[in-house]
Amino acid sequence: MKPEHIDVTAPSGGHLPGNCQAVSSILARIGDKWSVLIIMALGDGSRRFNEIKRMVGGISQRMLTLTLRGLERDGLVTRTVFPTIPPRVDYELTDLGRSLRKPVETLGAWAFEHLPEIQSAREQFDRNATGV
Amino acid sequence: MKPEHIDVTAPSGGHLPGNCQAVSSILARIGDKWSVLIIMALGDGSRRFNEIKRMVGGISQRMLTLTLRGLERDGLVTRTVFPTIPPRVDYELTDLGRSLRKPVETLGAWAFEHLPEIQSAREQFDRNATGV
DNA sequence: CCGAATCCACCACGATACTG
DNA sequence: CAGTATCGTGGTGGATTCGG
Repeated sequence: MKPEHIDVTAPSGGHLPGNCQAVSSILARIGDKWSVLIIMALGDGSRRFNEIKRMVGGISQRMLTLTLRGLERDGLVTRTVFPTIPPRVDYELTDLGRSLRKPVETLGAWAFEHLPEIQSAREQFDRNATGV
Repeated sequence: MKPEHIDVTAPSGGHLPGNCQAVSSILARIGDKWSVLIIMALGDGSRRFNEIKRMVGGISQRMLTLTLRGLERDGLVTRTVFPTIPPRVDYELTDLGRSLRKPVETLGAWAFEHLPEIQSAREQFDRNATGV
């Protein structure tokens, strides 16, 4: 590793070798297909499984289960089972999960703000490409 | 509370149906394996192809090419070819690309800050899982 | 109602070899 | 040096079925 590694954290901060990788693994969770949607769906309180499913829309049962498991594993949501019949399971953001909402919203706001620029950039790029 | 669609943008903003999807497509780019690393590598000025390759480290030639293409398509980086021999290609962040650095760093800082919490949460979760 | 399990299609990605 | 082309593979995610 001769060239300096890259620091995803603030420019002023120091850098340790393993961090980049670890931070990447977290960014991978943020960037995956459903995590952010689910986190936003849980924004204002606890929700039941199928409730989340309806809110997110288009997610399969399997992926909802898997993604929720992942979020639970990372300590971002809690899973509460009510042993009733029919069963009922509530999901809720932890403090850690709630603390993630702000940076995610920041990024979401950026995406939303620059949506037109990006879309027109894509169109223009694709126009040039189709000409080939 | 009747679940509707989810708004990834700031809570105050209005919501249009297609935006969630469009914003997701942008988040997908942010969250993919290499984009963020490359953006940070281009942080302070223009870089050549192999220069980026060395900085990122572990990326294949193929993925670097593809990711750079994607970033270029989205209007985040510019690609400048010098028709010399041997050829030389410089990549540089656009204004749009540079404007993305701040929110990304915010998220990176969050990830870095909560790294220990998340890692210990993962360990604890995995301990319970292995015990089954 | 919640979720686990199975099957399967797709494509993301790496490795390698070749070109201008 | 900066790509492109091709192949192989593991993982991701949808559809479906079963179970408690």
